Amino acid sequence: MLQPEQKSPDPVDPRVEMLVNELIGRVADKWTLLVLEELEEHGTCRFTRLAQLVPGISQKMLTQTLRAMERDGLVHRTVHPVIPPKVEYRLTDLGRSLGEAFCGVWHWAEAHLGEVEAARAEFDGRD
Amino acid sequence: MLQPEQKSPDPVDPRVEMLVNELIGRVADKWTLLVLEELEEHGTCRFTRLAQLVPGISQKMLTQTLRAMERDGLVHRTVHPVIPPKVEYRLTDLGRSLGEAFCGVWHWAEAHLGEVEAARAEFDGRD
DNA sequence: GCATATACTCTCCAAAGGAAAGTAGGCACC
DNA sequence: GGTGCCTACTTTCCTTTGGAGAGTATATGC
Repeated sequence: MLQPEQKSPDPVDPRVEMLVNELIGRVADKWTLLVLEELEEHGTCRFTRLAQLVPGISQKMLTQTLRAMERDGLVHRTVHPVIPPKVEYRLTDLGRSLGEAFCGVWHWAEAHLGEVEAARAEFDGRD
Repeated sequence: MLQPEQKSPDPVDPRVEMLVNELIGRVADKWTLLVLEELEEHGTCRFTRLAQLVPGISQKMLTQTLRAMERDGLVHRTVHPVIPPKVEYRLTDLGRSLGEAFCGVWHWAEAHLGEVEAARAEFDGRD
């Protein structure tokens, strides 16, 4: 404890902190993030298009992820009662704000990709 | 295609995009994020302390997460050759920069927690 | 010589995730 | 009028991942 009061700028309610952690755990999901990116980039999309856009997602996980995102208020689901079925997904304002929040992470990934690869090479090269 | 050129500000190499996606998938992991937060907040930590700090992580996942983060160059692992063993973990500059990138996500979670809960209640209330 | 303290590691079992086939139902085609 | 297509799932089966808890190594204090 060299610098005891170094970091406690805002004494947050531990109950809130727990809920935030839980929410982070829910939202910091590989597929959620990837779906979010594609919806942000391409706007309104249908199910099959999303399945093509997101690299290796299975139909099951796409359905599951979209449902969870809908439940959390991140995407809006529009069902057109036609045959064959037509369902459109688009980000809500909340979803778009999350996308913006994750923006820094994408920039980080782009910017530090080389460093991560170098670190991996170095790590794997150790005997 | 109402606005064809609406969003393609930087024509990124698709190969880079793939690698970024892969990196995002690796880093956007519940435990990675939570461990990152604790290391950011508490500085250098030992294994057991981290296990206490991160809500419900198992020893196996903590080991696995720390190893992966070390491999990616996010944390530095210092082994003190004493008995009983003493191993310290701290963020590297790279890890700290990732923490800052995720900062926006935490703020988002804190700020929009209520909205997400409301959305869930509304969703669950539908018949 | 026996418990202790620490950072794992191993084993076993449950849960999550992927692949592929199945479902519903109006419509075009033969 | 029967067949198959189209789309958004759903179901089934099997593999992989993750969690709980016990085991491991070993110098030190009692």
